[in-house]
Amino acid sequence: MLHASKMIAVDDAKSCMIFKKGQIVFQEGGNPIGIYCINSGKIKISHAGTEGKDQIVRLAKEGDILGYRALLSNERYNSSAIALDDTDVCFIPKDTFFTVLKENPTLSMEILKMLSIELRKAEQMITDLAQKPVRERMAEALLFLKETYGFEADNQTINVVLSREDIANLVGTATETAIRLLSEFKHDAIVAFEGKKIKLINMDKLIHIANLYN
Amino acid sequence: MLHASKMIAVDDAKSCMIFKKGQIVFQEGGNPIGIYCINSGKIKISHAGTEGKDQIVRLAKEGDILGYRALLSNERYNSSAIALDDTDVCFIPKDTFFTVLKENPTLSMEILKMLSIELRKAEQMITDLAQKPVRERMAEALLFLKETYGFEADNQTINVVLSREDIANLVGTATETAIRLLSEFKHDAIVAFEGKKIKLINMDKLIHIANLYN
DNA sequence: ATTTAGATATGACGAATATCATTTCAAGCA
DNA sequence: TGCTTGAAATGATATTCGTCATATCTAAAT
Repeated sequence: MLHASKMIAVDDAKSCMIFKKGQIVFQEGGNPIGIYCINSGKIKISHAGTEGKDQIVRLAKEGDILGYRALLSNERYNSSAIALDDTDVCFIPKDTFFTVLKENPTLSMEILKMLSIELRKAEQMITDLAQKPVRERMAEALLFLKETYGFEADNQTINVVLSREDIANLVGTATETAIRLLSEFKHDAIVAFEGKKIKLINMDKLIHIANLYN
Repeated sequence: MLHASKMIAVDDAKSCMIFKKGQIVFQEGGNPIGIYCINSGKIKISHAGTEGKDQIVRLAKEGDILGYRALLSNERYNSSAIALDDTDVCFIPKDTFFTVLKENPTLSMEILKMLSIELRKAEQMITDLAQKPVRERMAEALLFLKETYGFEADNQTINVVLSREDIANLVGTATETAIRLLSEFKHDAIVAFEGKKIKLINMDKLIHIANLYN
């Protein structure tokens, strides 16, 4: 995606770094100093809500770019990015980013498109949160995790490790409710647990519960 | 805002039109053919959810631009735009928009910024919907309406007419619940109704209920 | 003035979901 | 091995909120 428009200036200025699982890439309220491209690994982007509870607003993977929203609007970070895995990112400083952006209409078109797509997804999430019951949203979230991170070799196990709390913060519900729903799905042979990972046993049923396409 | 970067090409190609209250500016699922700049009036942008219930994802006023998200991502409209008032918009065709966009880095920076700000707001809304009870969201929505459309000359009456259903679709709740909460606020002398309009009698209390700043 | 239709309002009720408390489990560490 | 700690699971309960039913109001049309 963005590789096509990478430029020499970027190659010179970029620097790579590793974030260990659990480490903070950037923090809500902080001043953005550049953008991050994920070479490998997984990152959750979450926004702090009431009483310390987080809401996961995005999940990023290899090839994704982070931190450009705050840079473009000239605001502080509105959300925090935390590594879900040991993650390899390359950092492009603010100045370099803006220089390349000005000289490269293709890049700016790509970012316009990325933002537009993210905005559509955000609006979909708003509608889901406002209208769908938790059960449907949980099913949708599991399918979303599969879309984002894919299956492992067995074609069933979702290739990401999230705590129950993370899953709850993605679905937008209490941790206990998330646990209960997952237990129910397990009981109904829709999912199975293998260590910290989740297997999707019956995708059709999950799609049906998610109540998509309406 | 965007006036600064208007160009001759735009002036040539643009055409103005009036939408009467209730008329559709563009419709979810349709193919975008250009963007709309609001000269005067008010427009709601809503996304259809489950069982015909809409979610208002944005409220636009004089000076705002609509319809560029779908254009930039090359998708169909994800939401519908409906005039809340008799509204005067000027239309800029797709080709003109893209031509100007390519030749004008300033414009593209402005749109990048607009999208970024909208995305931040969307993420805030996601967090609120996931975490705040309806009562807090209703208070927040009333303050938001005041921010967006301002007060009338009396410095109390919010300068927009919305049905109870619209308000419910903005807050993300059932119409009856919205009505009940508004009645409660009225009873507590926080708001008052004047015809179809809402007065904010006690902003401090409203801000307190909204539970902002946390 | 009367009728009508749609919006607003209110009540009764049940279902969905959060909260609080307690228990079980799993992983790392002494 | 047992200990410790945080995560996961489960139960009991309270609350919020949506749904359905019905009533009232308002404004337009006859």
